[in-house]
Amino acid sequence: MERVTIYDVAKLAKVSPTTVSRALHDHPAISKKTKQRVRAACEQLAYVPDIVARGLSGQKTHTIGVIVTDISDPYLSALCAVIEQYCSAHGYRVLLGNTLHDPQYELEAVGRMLSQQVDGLLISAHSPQSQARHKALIGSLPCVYLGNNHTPDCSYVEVDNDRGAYEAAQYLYHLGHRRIVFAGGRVGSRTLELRLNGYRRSLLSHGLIPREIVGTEQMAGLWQWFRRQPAGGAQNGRAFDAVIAYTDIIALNILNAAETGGLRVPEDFSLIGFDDIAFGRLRHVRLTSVSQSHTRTGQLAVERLLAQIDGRSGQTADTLPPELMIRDTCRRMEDKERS
Amino acid sequence: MERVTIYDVAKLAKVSPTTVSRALHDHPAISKKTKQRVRAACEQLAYVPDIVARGLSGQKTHTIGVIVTDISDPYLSALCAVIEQYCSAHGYRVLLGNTLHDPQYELEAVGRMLSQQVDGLLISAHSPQSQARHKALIGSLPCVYLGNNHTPDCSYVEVDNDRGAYEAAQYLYHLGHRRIVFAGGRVGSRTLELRLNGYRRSLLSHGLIPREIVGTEQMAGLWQWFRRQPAGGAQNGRAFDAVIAYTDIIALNILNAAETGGLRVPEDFSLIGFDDIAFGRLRHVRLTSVSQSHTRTGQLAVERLLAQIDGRSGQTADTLPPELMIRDTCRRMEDKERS
DNA sequence: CTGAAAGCGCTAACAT
DNA sequence: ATGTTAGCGCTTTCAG
Repeated sequence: MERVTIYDVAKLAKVSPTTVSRALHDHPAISKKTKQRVRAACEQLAYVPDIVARGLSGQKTHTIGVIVTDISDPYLSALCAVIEQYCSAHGYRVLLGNTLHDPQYELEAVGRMLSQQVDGLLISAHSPQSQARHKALIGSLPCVYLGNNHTPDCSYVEVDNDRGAYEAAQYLYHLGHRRIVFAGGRVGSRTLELRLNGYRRSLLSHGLIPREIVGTEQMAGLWQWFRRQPAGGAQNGRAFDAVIAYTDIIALNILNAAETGGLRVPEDFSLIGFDDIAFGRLRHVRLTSVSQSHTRTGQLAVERLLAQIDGRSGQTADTLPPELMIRDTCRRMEDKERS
Repeated sequence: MERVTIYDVAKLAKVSPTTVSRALHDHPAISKKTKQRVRAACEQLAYVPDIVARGLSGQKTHTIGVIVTDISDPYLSALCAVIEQYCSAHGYRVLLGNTLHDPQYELEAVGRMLSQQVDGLLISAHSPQSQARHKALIGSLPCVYLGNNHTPDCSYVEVDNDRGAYEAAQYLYHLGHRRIVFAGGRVGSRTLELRLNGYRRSLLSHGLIPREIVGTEQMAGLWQWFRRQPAGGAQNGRAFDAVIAYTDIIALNILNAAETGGLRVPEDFSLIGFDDIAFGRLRHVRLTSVSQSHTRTGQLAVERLLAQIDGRSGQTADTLPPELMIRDTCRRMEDKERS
């Protein structure tokens, strides 16, 4: 089965390749009849235009690159699904790149995308530092960053995570919690910084002392601590009565560890996560979570990117509001319980 | 910032473009010195080869297309992550296509991949029927199917789902269950057929009557039924004492619905899912599940595909064994409970 | 060991 | 309204 080219179609339709090309692109200066004839010829030969050649010749490959830290993360995979859907609705294909949270891979992924001549890039970066490293590479290629891990001077669609964390902490405060800890997150991530900021702001405004358990080592300590809990969940002297987890995944792990150690949620402590992943909604979990709507984020990011690609817009900065999804992992403290 | 081409490098290194191309490909007939010079020039100009042009000229785009029904499905996103990782380790990029379980989209996705000149395809098809529809389009392009939804005459990496379901049913039988129902699945899927087969084989071998709740309508009935359960979980007269769910997701939903309706698992009935997704391992759930190792499936599929692309092999057929991951959603029936 | 030239399939001036 | 021609950036014969 030989590759059928635009020349074959041209020959069959008795027109020039140019006409075929124009007919396929619905050029206004081509008569209805010719278009029909060309289309018929295409059908007959089962002609499929070669996007690669088209990309080399014209300037567009109709491909956009999506680089994320981990496609198997529920939030990111949901986001990718939305992105893919919108892109393909607009005639764009999606090239996927996973960085596994490695800045070096991220740099390489950007390079590969560029050499693939993508028309634009959607990147959920590891950190502002890693973003700064590939910024020059990307140059003026349309690019929209997903999330908070970017330097100020670029296009992005992010969620106000400072506010998200602030509202989570406020919510816990108003429920009567006074020993609220923040757990999880990778140092260097601006998402983490923002969440910590919001958390601190809330606590300090009430005269409370922020307590942060961040980074793998400290988290390891936390898991150990949970394991040492006596079954039955001792009420006394625990260092916290509420936890804000960096992500739902971490929240779920905390839930897991806590209950393994004999602690119950929300009886022994309240718990809030981030991302509002699908599994948090299950009745076993009913995890209260700060949502960063992947639907709106994905849709808006694609919209902004395509606008840039089409030259319809320049740099854009969108900060979406977070939404606290209240479920069952937080409870109101009795007055007498307060310390 | 102008696009730097192989000619620019050639000029700087004072050699011909041909030599640059050869040096970059580590052609044996190029002297060490020239290679060094060329590499230096590349560095200096920050030259990035244009894969698109390379694809047009040579025959390879170093891109493989991955088409799945739903990237946000935990099993598939985990599988994609593995695939992406292996591909990029071998210098291949991954083009992603989501079909949202629509055979028409699937057909279009295949067409788009072809026009993108992918070197090979990895497809998790909707059904053998949909696969048959795009078979001709793909022609002799290297392609490996993921899962069971393919016709016999093609390359694939699948899991023995007949055996998986059989073993699940056997396990329940040996635990003392006699009213085992199978729930969930889309009619037309061969994965479903295989699972049903295994399930039936086990039940019939024990003289039990298979009971299958399949398709959206019947499932809707099931959800309603759960909703009507009196809280407290009536023990008497329930039509089943164990459920094999088509996927973990469905199992989780069943768990959800059941407990909402006042039934407990495994006290009121045992439950087994398929796919062994990460969330099933959480302590709240501890879902017993038939695993189709995404790691091995993904790795093997990429291996087989690359072998085909490199002409190292022809059609391959791999059927991996399933593995029953025993957790906490099944219990042994007391003798007196048996009906 | 290295270079010149032809083309991969398509599009976009520039004709007509 | 349609055709001619010249590339896009790279690889690959075929000649040195």
